[in-house]
Amino acid sequence: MKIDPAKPADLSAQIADAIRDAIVNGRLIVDERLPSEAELADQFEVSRPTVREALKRLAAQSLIRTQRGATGGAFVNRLNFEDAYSQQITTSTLLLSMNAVSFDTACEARYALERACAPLSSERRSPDHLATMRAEIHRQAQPGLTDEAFCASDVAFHRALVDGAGNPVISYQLAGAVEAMQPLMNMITFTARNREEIVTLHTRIADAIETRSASEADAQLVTLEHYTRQLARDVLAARAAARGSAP
Amino acid sequence: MKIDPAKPADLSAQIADAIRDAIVNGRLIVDERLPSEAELADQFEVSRPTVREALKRLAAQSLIRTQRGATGGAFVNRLNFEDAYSQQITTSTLLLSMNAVSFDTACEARYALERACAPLSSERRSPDHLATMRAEIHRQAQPGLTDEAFCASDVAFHRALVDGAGNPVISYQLAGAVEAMQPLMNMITFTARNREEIVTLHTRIADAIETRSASEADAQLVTLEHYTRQLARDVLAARAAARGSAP
DNA sequence: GCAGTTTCAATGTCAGAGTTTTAATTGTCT
DNA sequence: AGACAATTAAAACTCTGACATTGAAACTGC
Repeated sequence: MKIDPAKPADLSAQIADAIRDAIVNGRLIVDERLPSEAELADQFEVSRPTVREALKRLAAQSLIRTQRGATGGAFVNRLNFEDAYSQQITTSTLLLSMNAVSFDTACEARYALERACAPLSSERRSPDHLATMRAEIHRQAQPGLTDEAFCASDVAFHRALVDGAGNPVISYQLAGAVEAMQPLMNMITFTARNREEIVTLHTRIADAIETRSASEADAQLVTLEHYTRQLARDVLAARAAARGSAP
Repeated sequence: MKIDPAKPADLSAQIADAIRDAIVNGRLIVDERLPSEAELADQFEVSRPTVREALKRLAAQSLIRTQRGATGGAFVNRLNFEDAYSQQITTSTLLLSMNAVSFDTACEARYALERACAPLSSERRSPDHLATMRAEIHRQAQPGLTDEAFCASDVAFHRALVDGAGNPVISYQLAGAVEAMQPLMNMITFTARNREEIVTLHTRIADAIETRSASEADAQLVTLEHYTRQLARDVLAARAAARGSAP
C-alpha cells in the first residue's frame, strides 16, 4: 500500500485509490485507525494537504470518518444502509435528470423491480407496513394536497411496500429507483381526477398485500404501471401539441 | 449559494454540500464551469486549500471534473452510467461485506430483481446478448477453469441476461446486486459436480430467453435460486460442523 | 478518591509561493 | 496570406510552514 508512481494522474486520486483498495480488499478492517495525516504524508512522500485531499475523497464516499483530538484520526467507516441510500438517491437522480432517460424507461424499471418484491412483501409485511400504506392512501385522498405532497406520499407508500419485503438489500436497490423518480413525477402534475384513480389502485394493492395474495398485488401493480405510462404519454403529447401551435 | 455559517461541521463539507445542492437542483448545468478555486475561496470567505478539499469531495462522486491549463477549471460532469456502475459496485460490495448481510438475503435480493427483468429480456434480447450467454456457458463447461474464473463467467452470464432487457436503469440497479455478490460466491467454492448442474440450468435459461418464453426463464431462475441457496446452506452447515469438532 | 487543570497529539484552517499544464496570442518566416 | 514557432497568461497542482481547535488522557491539588 505504499505504491505511488508520479506518472499519470493527481497524487490525491492515486492515494485515495490505494487506500480504497486496502479497505475493499480487507487489508483495513472496520473501525481500524489509519495512520495520522503526517505519517501518511511521510509514507507516500507527499505533503499533508495532498493527503488531506485524498482523505476527503474517501470521506465523500463514507468510506472513512475523521475525528479530532488527541486520540482522533481517520477511521475505516462501517458503511450503513442509510448512507448508502442517500448516495444512491443522489446518483440515481442525477442519472435520470442528466442522461435524458425517458420517463417511460425509468417507469418500466421502477415497476419491474417493484413487482419483484410484491410476492415477498405479501408474505412478510408487518402490521406496521400495512398501517403506513393505509395512512399514505388516506393522505392522498385529501383534496387540499399539493402536487409535491401527493408525490411525496406516493413515494412513501411505495417505499412501505418495498420495505415490507423485509430484505434490506432490495430496499437499498430500490430506494434509488423509486425516490429518484419523484422529480420526474412532479413534472407530470396530477389533477384531482388522476388522483382518484391512483388512490383506488393503491387501495387495491394494499388490500392484496394485506390478504397475502401476491398475484393480485402484481396485477394491480401492472395496472398502475400502464396507467402511469399512459398518463405520461398523454401529458407529453399535449405539451408537444401546445408547443406546435402556441409559440 | 453563498451560505456558510461557521457553526457546526467542516467548512469543506459545507461548501461541497452547497455546490452539490446547486448541481442537483439544476442551478448549475452540465458542462458549466464553476468559478476558479481562487474565486470560490473569495466567495465562501475561506482559503484555497479548503475549497480544494470541497472540490475533491465532489470529484470523488463524479459530480465534477477538473481540467488544468488556461481554459481549465472545475466543470459540472455529465454523470455516465459507467461511473455510476463502479460506484454502485464498490458501495454494494462494502455493504455486503461489512454489514454481515447473510448470503441468503443477498441471494434472495439478487434473484428477485433478476427474475424481474427476465420477461423484458425474453422479449428484447439481441443476438449479441444470446451469443454472450452461450459463450459464457461454454467457458463454464471447461474443466480446467479456476473457481474465480468460473464465478467471473457466472457474473458475465447474468449480466448479459440483465442487459438483454435493454433498460439501462435496470442494468444499473442490478449491477451492484450481481457483481457485489461475486466475493461471497467465491467463498462458496464450487466443485466440478456443482458446475455441471449450474451449466445445465444456465443452458435452460439461455434456451428460454432464445425462444422468448418468459415463464420458462422465470421457472429456471427459481430453480437456480433454490439450488444456490441450498448449496450455501450445505457449505455453511459443513463448516459449522468442522468448527465444532476440529479446533 | 475525585474534581478540576494541564498537556499533547491530532485534525481543521490559513497564507503564500513555486511548478506544471494548457490554450490563446503574438511574432516570424515562407 | 497562411503556417509554424515562441511568448504569455490562467488555471490547477503541490509544497512549506504556521496557527487554531478539539478532546482524551495524564496530572495535580485537595
